This record gives sequence, structure tokens and C-alpha cells, in this order.
Amino acid sequence: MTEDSTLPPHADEAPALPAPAEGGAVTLEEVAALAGVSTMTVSRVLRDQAHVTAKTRDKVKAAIAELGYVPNRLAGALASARTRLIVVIVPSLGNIVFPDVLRGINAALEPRGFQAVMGISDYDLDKEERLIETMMSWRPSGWILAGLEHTPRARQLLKASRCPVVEVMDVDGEPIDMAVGLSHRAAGARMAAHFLAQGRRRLGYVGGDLGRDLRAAKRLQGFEQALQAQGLSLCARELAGGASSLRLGRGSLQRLLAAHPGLDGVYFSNDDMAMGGLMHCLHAGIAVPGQLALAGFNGLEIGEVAPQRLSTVGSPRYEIGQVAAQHLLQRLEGGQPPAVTDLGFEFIAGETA
Amino acid sequence: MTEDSTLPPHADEAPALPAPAEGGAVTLEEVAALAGVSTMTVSRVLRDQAHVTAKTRDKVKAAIAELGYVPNRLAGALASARTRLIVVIVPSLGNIVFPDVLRGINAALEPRGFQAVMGISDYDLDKEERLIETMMSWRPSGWILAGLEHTPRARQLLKASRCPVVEVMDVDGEPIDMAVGLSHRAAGARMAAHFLAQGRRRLGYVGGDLGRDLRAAKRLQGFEQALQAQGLSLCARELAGGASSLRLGRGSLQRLLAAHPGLDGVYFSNDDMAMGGLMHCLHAGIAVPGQLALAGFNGLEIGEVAPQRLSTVGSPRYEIGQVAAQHLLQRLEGGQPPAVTDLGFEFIAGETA
DNA sequence: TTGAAAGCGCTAACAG
DNA sequence: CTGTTAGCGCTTTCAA
Repeated sequence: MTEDSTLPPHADEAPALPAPAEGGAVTLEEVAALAGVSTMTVSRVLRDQAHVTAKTRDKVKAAIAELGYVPNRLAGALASARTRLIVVIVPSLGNIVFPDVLRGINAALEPRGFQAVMGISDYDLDKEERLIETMMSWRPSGWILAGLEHTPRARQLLKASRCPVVEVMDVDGEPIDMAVGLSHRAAGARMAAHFLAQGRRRLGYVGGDLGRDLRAAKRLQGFEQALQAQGLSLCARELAGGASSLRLGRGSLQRLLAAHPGLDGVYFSNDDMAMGGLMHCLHAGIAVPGQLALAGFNGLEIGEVAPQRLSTVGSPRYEIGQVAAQHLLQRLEGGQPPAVTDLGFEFIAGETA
Repeated sequence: MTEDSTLPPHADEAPALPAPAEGGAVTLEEVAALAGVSTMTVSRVLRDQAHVTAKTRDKVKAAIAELGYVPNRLAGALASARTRLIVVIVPSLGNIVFPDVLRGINAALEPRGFQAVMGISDYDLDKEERLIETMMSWRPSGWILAGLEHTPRARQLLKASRCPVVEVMDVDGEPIDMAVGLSHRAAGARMAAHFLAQGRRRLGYVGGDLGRDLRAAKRLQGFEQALQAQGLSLCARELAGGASSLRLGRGSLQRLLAAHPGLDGVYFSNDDMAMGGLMHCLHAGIAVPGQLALAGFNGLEIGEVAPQRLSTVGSPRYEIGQVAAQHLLQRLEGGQPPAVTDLGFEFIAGETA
């Protein structure tokens, strides 16, 4: 155990904090007693600021400072039935994509006194449903979920909660309430158009479990539809289980090419996988993009490294998080932000396709 | 707005959920009334399971299911004075480092019914202090903070809260309560030893603001001390403001080399910066490691990409988060985990140094 | 094994 | 502008 005599690394000491109350924290009532007012007046000073004389307010503030009072939001939320808690459920923290979204959400919530509470679904809709049920017991003021696909029961729980819900990342579908994201089908189609414009015709796909990463599935759908519109179709696909990663992309491309040596372009489910593919090509002496074109999705920094910048489609992740949170807050104030907000994507030409 | 008639994308409908109670959620009292027992009995079924007849339990469970009851944890936490909330404050979500730690924390907390609540300090100890003060109002059961350096007032608030505190990532210093991490000084010294063993003598450093990233500062300290032990010292350093990133590392190395053309090795504050440096070398035609050796810190996947694998020191980020959360929970159960847990680091030789 | 009473710390609603 | 009253929904404590 750390002794109390331990010196903090800072040279200067903080002004002495009031002694902690016996057996618990300072309450509103103690502050009220010290200030010689009622608890309601203290409560008003803490929130309204209005409807309280400057003189009273000063007395109360002095008492708060003297006692080192910290409000109890559990009690406040219970009494007012407003928690200012926003539940955010993301599929993964395994690459930078959802942390970027979280940063955007946090940036918008924090200055407004709202608190994000995070859950990780591991790309599993049943786990997401269970998380929603658990989180419901905190009586959050709003919800932000990844994707438009959820179990029927999850949708019902959310609708029954009667609070604003923003589904992020995707706009290809019908939102429960509001959606902020981009069209993954369009992103897939965009990359197909690029491959086709380059004269590529023997195209393959490398990805993870499409039953789990539903947005990757939509990108592939858009990609294939664009091919079909030209009378073409995907020559081959390699779907590997497990979390997407460099290693997975590398091994998958190797297997794909072993079975289908004639391919001249491969679309990957995302940038991590594509970079893995690029590594395989470097080590196997496959000329990129001369012999084989490679492309991913997300526009991660990792794609800028390497001898060749990765051809990909960038997603506005931070902005999606920020706008989602803003719309949620607007709704909480009685506003009516758009049901669907398409923030679009950016085609990044790169040097691999 | 989304109409209620909107069809969910799933073919199968969920079993009908009970109609939401007028003006609010179902309460324990309603469940008790339906089951024909007291609220205490329902409460016991929900938590103890013990001290309740199987028959009574079944009645209660049926009532819970029929009403679609969701417990109100605000009320429960207020009454019991135990929230099962763990506040986690990290400096940044800008690269994968802290999301990895968060994954580990979440993996350990979630199955035990604890909930992580996240705050981002932006590498600013004053902002961290403010976050601690704000978060305190949720009366969390424990705290996980990054680093051993905090404002004196932050330390006091934490100590006064009388709940377990785990400081993660670093073990070079005196923890408030418990620490789980690695020695950054040792990590820096380790890389210096590697440079020296390669015969490098004209060494430089590229990093961000050392007053903010205090662990990077400790690594540099360890690096320099190892040089001094051999009668050597750092020839040059380039410190750039702003978040660490590829671009920053690239520009910084360029400036460093312009001012100090004779360097034969550069230590970077982390892998992102180092990869940026490697990019500069590739584009400027500088042979790595022949002409110039480069090394980073963290062991990110990004270092495995590129023609040459980055020489670096890997940190056990996920494991740090996991162990930190485990120690916190142990303490909450009356256990006494070690005050300091050094999880070590892994030297990754790579091909750039 | 079950229940009754009391209260956690705060705020809504109303009164003055 | 300030105070009083009455809970929010749950758990603790104690009694039966």
C-alpha cells in the first residue's frame, strides 16, 4: 500500500482540501446548513444561477468551496429523471476507426456536460442487444450505435425507451430514429468504377466475416453491382474469419492468388487488410499496381506509409461522431435534425490502384 | 422522422414487448404487486438469488418477464452507495495505444458487471484534474488513470475518495495506490544500448511536446542516461508541437537532419513519429539503417508494414488494461494486489536499426 | 424466508 | 427570490 507520507512528484502542494466527512461525502444539506439557506437554494445556485440573489449565491458558493462539496449526480439524475448519459455502442476498438468516432462524440458531448458511456459489441448483434438491455438500467438520455442493423428486440427496446437514437457510420437503410454516416454501397461502387476505368477486369475480393461486418458486406455489394452494370462479375473471393488485420490480409491474398493466379485487381474489406495484401505482394515480388491493383477502405494513416500510398476511400470518422452527438443534443433540446445525414466519403487515388 | 411502420431489416419479428408503462419505466413495486410479494423479495431475486424459495423466485421472475422490467441502477446505486462504475481517464484516442488499453480494461470489467466510463485529458494534467472532479459526481467504485503524474489536487481528490486507483502504463514513480505498466526509462535505455551496440555514436531525438507526453520524456531520459554512462550524449533533438503523427515525424526528421547532417541514428518518441521519419528517408534517398538508423516505441502494427520492419520496443497495452482492471476488482473484494506491477516490454529488433 | 420502515441525496412543484 | 413538501426507485436494517 502507498503510505500517506508519499511525496507527490509535484513540488508545490495543493491548498488543503477540507477533511472528508465522516463515513461519506458532503451533501447538499450540509452546504445549505453552513450557508444558512435551504437545500433548494443551494440546488438552484448549482444549476440555475438565475432566481438567486448575488449575495445569497456568494454565501452558497463560499460554503460549497469550504466544504469541498461534490454534487451526487446519481441522486440528481434519479430525482430529475435526466442522466445526461449517452450510451455509445461500437463493434470494436481493434483499429483506429471507432476510436476516431468516439473522439468526435466526446468532443461534442463533453463541453455540454454530457457523458459518453461505451460498450463494445465485438461485431455481434446479440451481444449488442444484451449490452443495450444492460445499459438501459442507467436510464441514458440518448443512444449512439454503429450501423443500421440490429436485432428486432434491440430496436424495440430502443424505441420503447423514447429517447433519441443515432445510428452512425452507415446511411444505407432505415434508421430507428436518426442516422449519420456514409453510403458504403456507394463507396464500394466508387472503387469498382476506379478499377474498371483502369481496365481491370479480373477482380477479386479479400475480407473478413461478412455476416459480422455488415458495412464491409455493403461495400462489396456496391462493388459487385457496379461490376454487374458493366456485364462483369467478381472472379474470386477469400473470406477469412477473425479480426481484420495486416496478417490476415497478407495470408488471405496469398491464398486467393494461389487459387486464382490471373487476377489483376483485388478489393479489400478495409485498409488494414489491404496493407497486409500489399506486404504479400512486396515479399512475393508481385508488381503493384502493374501486375495487380490493390484497394482498401477507410483512409487510415497506415495507408500513407509504405513505398506506395494505398488507394482507398476515406471515411469522415471524427466528423461522423461529432455530428451524431450534435444531432442527439439538438433533439434533446426539442430540435428536429435530419433523420439521415450523409457525410460522404473521399476517394483517395493512391499508388496501388 | 422514422415511422413506426418501418420494417426492420430482420425477417423474423421479436416476441412482443410489453407496452411501456404510462409516463415511465416499470418499477420494482409494480413487479412486486404482480408477483404478490414485497419489493424486498423482488430485490433479493434480482441480486441474491439466495434466501428466496424457488417457488417465490419463479413467480417473481415471471412477473419481471411479463412486465419487461429493467432495473434502475441510479436508484440502486444511490441506495447501496455502490455504483460499479470505473472511471478511466486516458490522454488521447488519437492512435491505437489507449484504445488497446481500454479493450483490456473492458474485457476484464464487463463480465463482472462493472462499467467503464471514459474521459480524455488531451495530455493536459489540468484538464485531467477537472475531469476527475466532474467524474467524482458519479461516485465511481474505482479509478484508472494513465501515468503517475497528476496535479497535487487531483491526487488529493483521488485519495479522499477512498476508492481503489490504478495508474497505468508507467511504473517509474510512486503510485497513488496501485500502478500497472512498464518502465519507460528502462525502455529508453534499452534502445540506447541497441544503438550503441551497432556502433552508432552521433544520435538525435525526434519527439513531441515533452511537457505533455511525460512517458515519452522518461524514455528520452533513460536513453540519454544510457548514453552518458558511456561518456556520450545526444547530439541533437527536434521537438515539434501538436499531436504525434506520421506527418509530424516526417517533417521533424527533415528539419533535424538539415541542421545536423552527420547523425547516424535517431530515436523517436513513438512508432508513428518513427514511421514518418522512415518515410522521409525513403523519399530523400537516405539509406536505412546503413546511413541512418531509426527506432520508435510501442510496437504498433504500422511498424510491420513498409519495406523494412521498424525497430522498436513493444508495450503490452491490452494486458496492462486487463491487469489494471483485475487488480481494481480484487481490491474491491478486499484483496491486496501488489502496489506496483511491472509488465515489462519487448525489444523488437526490426530492420531500421 | 419474507416484510415493514426508513432513507440514500437530490429536484419538481407549488406556496409564500 | 426563497422555502416546504413530497417523492424519484431502490436497498439497508431490523423484526417477524
